[in-house]
Amino acid sequence: MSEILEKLNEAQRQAVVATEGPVMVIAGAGSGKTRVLTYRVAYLLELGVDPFHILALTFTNKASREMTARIIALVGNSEAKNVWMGTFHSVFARVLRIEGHRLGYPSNYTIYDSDDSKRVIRNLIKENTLDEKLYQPGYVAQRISAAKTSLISADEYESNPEIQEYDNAAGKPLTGKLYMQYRSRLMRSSAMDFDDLLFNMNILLRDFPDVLIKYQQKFKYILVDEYQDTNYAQYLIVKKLAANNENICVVGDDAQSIYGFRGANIQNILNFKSDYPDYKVFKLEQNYRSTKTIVEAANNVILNNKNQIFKEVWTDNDEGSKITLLHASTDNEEGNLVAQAIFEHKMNQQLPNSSFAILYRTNSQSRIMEEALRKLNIPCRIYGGVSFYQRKEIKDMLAYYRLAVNPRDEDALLRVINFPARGIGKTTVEKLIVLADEFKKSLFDLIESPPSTVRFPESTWAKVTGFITMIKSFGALLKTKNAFEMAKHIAASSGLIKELHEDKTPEGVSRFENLEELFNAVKEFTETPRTNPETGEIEENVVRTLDEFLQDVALLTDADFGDKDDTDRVMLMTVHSAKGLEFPYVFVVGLEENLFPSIQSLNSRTDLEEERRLFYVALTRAQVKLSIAYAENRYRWGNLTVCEPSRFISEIPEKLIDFPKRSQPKKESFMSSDNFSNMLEGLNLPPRKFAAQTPQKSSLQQNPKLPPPKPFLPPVDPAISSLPPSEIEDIHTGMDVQHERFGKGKVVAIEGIGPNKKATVFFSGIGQKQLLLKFARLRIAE
DNA sequence: ACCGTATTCAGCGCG
DNA sequence: TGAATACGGT
Repeated sequence: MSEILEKLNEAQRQAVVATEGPVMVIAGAGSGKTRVLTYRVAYLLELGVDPFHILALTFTNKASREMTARIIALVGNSEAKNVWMGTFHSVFARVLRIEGHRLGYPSNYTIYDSDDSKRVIRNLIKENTLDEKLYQPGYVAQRISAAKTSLISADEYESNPEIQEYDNAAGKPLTGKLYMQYRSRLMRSSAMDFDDLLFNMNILLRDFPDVLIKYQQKFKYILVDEYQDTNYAQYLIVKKLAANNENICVVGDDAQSIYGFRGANIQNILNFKSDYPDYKVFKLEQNYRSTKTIVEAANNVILNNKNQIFKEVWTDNDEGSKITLLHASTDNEEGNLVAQAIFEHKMNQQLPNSSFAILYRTNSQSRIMEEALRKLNIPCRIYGGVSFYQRKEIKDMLAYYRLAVNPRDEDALLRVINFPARGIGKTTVEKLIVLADEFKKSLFDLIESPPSTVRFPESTWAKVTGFITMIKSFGALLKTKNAFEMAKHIAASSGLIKELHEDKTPEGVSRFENLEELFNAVKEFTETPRTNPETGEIEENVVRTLDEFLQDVALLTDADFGDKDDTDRVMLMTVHSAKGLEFPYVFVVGLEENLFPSIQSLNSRTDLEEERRLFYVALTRAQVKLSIAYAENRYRWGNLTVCEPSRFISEIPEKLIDFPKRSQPKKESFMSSDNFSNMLEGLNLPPRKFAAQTPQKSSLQQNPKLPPPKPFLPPVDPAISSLPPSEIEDIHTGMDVQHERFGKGKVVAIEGIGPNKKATVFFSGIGQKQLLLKFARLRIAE
């Protein structure tokens, strides 16, 4: 019927055309999951289904954008744009803007991110004069979040004896009280946190039958991506929305469920058949991503898990090369081995940096990898870390925006009432908070219309009301100016720009630049046409205002922002953030017991299985070549700890692994490492710098002409370079040189010194190449 | 109000 | 180890 279907394999096609009734698609890694989802939407549209009746839910903005783009490519812009496609949070935030009044929220309610929530909780803990060491904001936040995710309200939490007992046993009997206070504080601020978006959506569907019916009729076809990652609140929303039509299609891979720790429930996918007895299941088992070696390794690893849906992932791709195991004596050496391996692959095969990814279990491992790459002048980009929107200067600026839109937002008010400093001190703020509690008013309402008993010193009161007046003036301009004009106005009137501009320290300059970035984002938003929240339709020529910007921004993360840096870099990220991505060359590092698997996972089978799925995710990111690495010694929390190789390594069949050759006595392996480990071993060996100057040859070498891999050779191995260090010094601009692969060339330029000495060489017929001399094996031509 | 020092934390983190 | 925040002194 349709040309759409021609580009699918049999299993994919079946999953796409089964449009009616409950469908579960079990999609192995690299099996074309997104393809099925996008083609299914396109197919529905082709069948004549109204795009407004299709709801497609994803977990990340990125996934949602990607799907939108692909559907547009298939069916064109006008149809695709009208599909309700987005993350759980963004879609239900939209619904709550429309329906939230039933629960007492205005349509301009503010969304608190997890930092905002924690700030509120921290303040509450202080106000209650509780011991901050016992009641850690993070802990309390997590308890509240877990409760909301399980749809337990503050009242239910407080009155539930089992929960009370649990908190008593934990020595934190007042957690429930904090939950109650937190709830009223947010309510008073007209704010919802991320969990509230899902919680309140559930309440709407539970308590307001007309709302339930309205959205059941609206969303006739529902698709859910990454179903294995849904938590209870998300699961229940989907179930309720789908209850009438049961045209629900969930796609996922139980083997890639790695978010149990934040409430994702793998049982949701395992229980699909009991929820929808007449369901159809389709398994996508052909992997299009990786070599046979990689697929086989991953299959064998995941086989060790008990709790899973049976499937057999296979591939038609080549056998590929074996998995390289890099064995280092220390974490620093691990970094060096990986960096060298990347360097050699790059040089031998002229690959871009972006074909490499280094994946680790914890963010703290990124620094060593970054340093090792820097030593070899390999540019890299670290994902994660402090997100753009979490930076203080951005949060401060956004707090002014938030106040303009919703002056009752107390978190925002407390953040900037005295920043830049305007003489409103701690004492004043504390008094105001006490009064706000007493009169059950938001801080803003209290200051705007104070009860007659409230008395403040004249000058103090002038400052406070001055601030409030400024906020009100922002609010008054909101609907007349566009977002960008408004942003500029607020930045100037609040004094924030001046404050930062005067700070000439490097940090200050960087903060200022971040604000410029924010303005760019606002400008871009201002120039993007509006989507009607009720219908999803695109409305041209409508002024975009700052309150709309804020609604968008609350649900964005840095992953949605700094993507402008598309320069060619090696990617460094945690395994978690690598999910859904693929790279030709992947290095999974830190494969040690207590690190990967993490020490916290060793107590329960469930946690260990999740950890194994995480390893499975790591392995299946690789397309061409996989390398895994571990170190014998590693700094953790400031001390050197001795590590054992991860059990996961032994779960990969030996025949798939290229083991490090141990032709040298073991102590030789310390020769290249950093000085600390040398001291440990009581060896008097060259200092740290030396490792960088004379890198070892890693076992990743692919050139068949070279001798077999010898990862632990002493530093000056003739196989590394035909050029001893002194000879490197002899290479100068203008010289004719000979390269093993590129032939004769002329040195155009020299830069860097010592180990990082680089030559730009022009090879006739090939062009200009940058070569790091210690690797390039250049000979001076006659 | 502000700065420098002390202390604390370190598992992964979508929205 | 290192960064981010809290505190205490001026």
